[in-house]
Amino acid sequence: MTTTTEDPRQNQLLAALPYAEWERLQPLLEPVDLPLGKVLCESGRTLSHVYFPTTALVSLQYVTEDGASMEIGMVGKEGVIGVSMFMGGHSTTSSAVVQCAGKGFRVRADAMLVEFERGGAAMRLLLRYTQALITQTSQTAVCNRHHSLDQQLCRWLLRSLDRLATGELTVTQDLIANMLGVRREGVTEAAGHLQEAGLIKYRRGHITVLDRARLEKRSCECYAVVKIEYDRLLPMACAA
Amino acid sequence: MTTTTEDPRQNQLLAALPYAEWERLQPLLEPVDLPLGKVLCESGRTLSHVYFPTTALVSLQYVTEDGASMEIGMVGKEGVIGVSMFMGGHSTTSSAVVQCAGKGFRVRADAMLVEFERGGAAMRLLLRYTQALITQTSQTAVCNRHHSLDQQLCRWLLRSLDRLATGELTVTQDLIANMLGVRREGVTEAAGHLQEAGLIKYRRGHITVLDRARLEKRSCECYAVVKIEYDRLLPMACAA
DNA sequence: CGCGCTTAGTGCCCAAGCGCACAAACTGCC
DNA sequence: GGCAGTTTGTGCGCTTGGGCACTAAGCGCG
Repeated sequence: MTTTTEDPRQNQLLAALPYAEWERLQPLLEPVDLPLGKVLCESGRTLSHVYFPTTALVSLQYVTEDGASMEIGMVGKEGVIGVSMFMGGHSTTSSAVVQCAGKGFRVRADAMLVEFERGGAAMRLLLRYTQALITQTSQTAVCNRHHSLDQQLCRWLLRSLDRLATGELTVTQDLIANMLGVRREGVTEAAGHLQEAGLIKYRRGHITVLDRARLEKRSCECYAVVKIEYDRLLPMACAA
Repeated sequence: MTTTTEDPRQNQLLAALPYAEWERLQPLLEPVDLPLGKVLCESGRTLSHVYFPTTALVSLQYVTEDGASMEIGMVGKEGVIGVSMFMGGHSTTSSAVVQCAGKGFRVRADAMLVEFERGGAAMRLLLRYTQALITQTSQTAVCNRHHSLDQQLCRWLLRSLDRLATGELTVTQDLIANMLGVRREGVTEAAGHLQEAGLIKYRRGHITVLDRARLEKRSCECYAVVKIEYDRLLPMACAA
């Protein structure tokens, strides 16, 4: 009864585990539904599980005291939510929120920690993934400062696309605005530019990318820099 | 002959090591001078050593294709340069550059890796430190988007102060501008405000903080958020 | 002790984005 | 098929910070 969407190996980290690690981990995997808006981990709260998305897209976001928000990382089928578990903090200042509904698997935090602390291939893989996440966050800081909203929207679309199976995103412009930490109207305008240029097409809550190549060209360097680093650190993820 | 400034234990990570780990590491420590502008690790290059600053302040910075720059992390006596060693990437997209001259110690990367892979207290400490660094970077991304230059300057001054022994910084406004990724003129203006308000005093390449409490009040939440997280993850660093 | 380089101060115009206040379109649901 | 709620489109005026072109101080070294 294992349909395609329910294969844990759709998650590239799980898929990259050597046989022994996979054997140990597999029985601990619990399939989960990840509906839009579901909060996997709240800011400052200790993780109960780590999550391996397969078809869902999860956003790591920070909300300021005055309610403004900002995405500082994005996790899809290439990664895992809950690196703070391994890093020893057990919580972070940011929250993990499902941004495109889908599926995934989870593992109890304590069980996962046991596997991590064996110090084998799983540990090394998870640490390399963590470094990739760091790169993503750093580049976001740079991008926020130096690049235009148009460029940032291109980058955001490309990143989302890389982390999903489909070529269509189910998100509102308002949601994107929250992720980028800008006004909704700004996203409307930027998306308008891209649609006029024939790079994307959108309607109420759905965005379809029509011309990926030109989207990349129009994006700032940040997209490529991070992509290259992901591919270097997690070579198996290339075969997306 | 061990003067105060040459005690490796001035570095709080080294100081926090349990006896056994310290015993093993101590003979590997090599004192180094860290003059202004020295590049400890260039973007994309494999680390040869990891560095533990004692009196120096090192900046992790990214330079864009068109030459703009941006600090994505700051390391002083509380930390170490070279976490990508432990994370398995061995290099990062950012560079490490000395920003306030001082001293420190270094350890050959391969030797340090051996200690890390023992999987003991040193590993756990370094991973917790890495999480603290991630928090710093994330918050920088948020801050870049949402807070004013004045606030960011306050935050930057406070962060620097925390990582140095002295209450005076030896930096030019131009340098600060590079770190914050803004125009030098903007820093001149912001610093002018702070000086008028009596919070700081500066002259050609030197900034003295006069009223730390009010500086904190004038800074955005980002400073406190990160500080609290550092203290949580690295409790020994409290006694700065 | 003064020349020259570095560092800081100022002014002016410009563009990107924000805040706000609506209007218009779409979707779902009764 | 029409009503309500959500989503997107638009048009202001305003603020922050960027680009640029200079001037004015400090400091350091010969």
